[in-house]
Amino acid sequence: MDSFKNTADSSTEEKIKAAARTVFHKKGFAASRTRDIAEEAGINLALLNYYFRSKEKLFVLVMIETLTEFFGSVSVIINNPETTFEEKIEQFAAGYIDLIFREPDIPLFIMSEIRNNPEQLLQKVDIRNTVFNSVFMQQFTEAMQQGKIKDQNFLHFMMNFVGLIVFPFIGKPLLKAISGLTEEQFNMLIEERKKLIPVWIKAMMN
Amino acid sequence: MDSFKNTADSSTEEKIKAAARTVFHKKGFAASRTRDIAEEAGINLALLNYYFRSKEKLFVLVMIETLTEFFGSVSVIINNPETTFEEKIEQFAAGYIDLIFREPDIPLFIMSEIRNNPEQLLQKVDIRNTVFNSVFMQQFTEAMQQGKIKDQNFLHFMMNFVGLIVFPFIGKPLLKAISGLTEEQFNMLIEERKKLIPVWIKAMMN
DNA sequence: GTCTATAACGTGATAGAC
DNA sequence: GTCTATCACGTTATAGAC
Repeated sequence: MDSFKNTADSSTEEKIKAAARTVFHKKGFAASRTRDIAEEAGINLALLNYYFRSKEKLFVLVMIETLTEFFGSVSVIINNPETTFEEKIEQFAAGYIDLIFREPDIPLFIMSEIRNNPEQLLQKVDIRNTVFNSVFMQQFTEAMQQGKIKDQNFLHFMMNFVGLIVFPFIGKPLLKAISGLTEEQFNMLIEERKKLIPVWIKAMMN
Repeated sequence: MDSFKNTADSSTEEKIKAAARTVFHKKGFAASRTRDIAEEAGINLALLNYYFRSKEKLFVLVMIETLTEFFGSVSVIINNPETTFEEKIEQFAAGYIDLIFREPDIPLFIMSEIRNNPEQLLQKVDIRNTVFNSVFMQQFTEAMQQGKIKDQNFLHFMMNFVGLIVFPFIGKPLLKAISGLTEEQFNMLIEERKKLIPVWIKAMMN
């Protein structure tokens, strides 16, 4: 059993996968070249195919990991039975903004690639039950029945909520061009939104 | 002066440009092939290069037209001196949703391509002055000074407003996968938002 | 496992006949 | 102006030495 020689993290395989993440996230599948990924990983092009067989197989792997990470981290917050509806709103907003801060290319990446290949990519990760049947949705329904928030469609609510969080990252290049904001100013603006979004969302619900 | 033989609309040149719009909007620059565009236009590949010299030149042309159309139509609403701030909010929401309804691929297309090439693409269309120095922004500032709305950052306001309008179209593939919505149900939801977004936005401002 | 060299293929672009 | 045929090139993928 000499199976610990190339286990996980710093192995060549992981180096390539990490490089692929970076490149795919930034440029999308079609515009990414395997040469770029190999270079980013500091290895030879042939090695990439040795480990992953093809560009597409590598891409699907990255996509699954990205989706799992992205929706998995929500799932924890959204299905915590210990926190109230309002606490979830605050944790969701702050947690998600932090997550996207670390990898700001993810939202646009996911949206673009899913558009090109909806069924094939989404059936690999069960997103549906992460959101529906969540504790969060139950608490939303309860709050409505108890008259704590006004009658409204959960889908509208989620679109608004996620949109407020994610849209600035998707529109960032445009926003910077229009406003002349520096990177730091943009980051400060986003940081402010952690506190502001819960306030706005509550205002919209009443 | 026999200059009216191939003027504008139904000429071959226009057919190619229209096809290029469709294909580029749907797949982006990198994933679009000139062969696809030629086929969509019902002409031969060689003709595309005869009229437009290269894929990139054709793309830039399409991009400029798209940006001009997209931001030009806002400009009219946003700079109308005859309407109030509240009227502009309603017209902006309804008008923009109608526009995107007709060409739902545009938002994601613009965001993706601008990310890949911010400076080069944006300097061709002066978006900045469309939004800043607009009558809309002046009215926003006035309303704030008069205490009609609470103190807040215009950029936050615009991100929220545009996000509420545009995000559902960007997130559409994901939303449909998560919710199981049909195309018609999705359209109905969006139609509702024409009325709802102004209500929400006003609630957020107070 | 890792490399160099090269094959196989797809795509943008052009030559030249009509 | 429009087509067919073909070139030229970049990119993915593999063969084979080490």
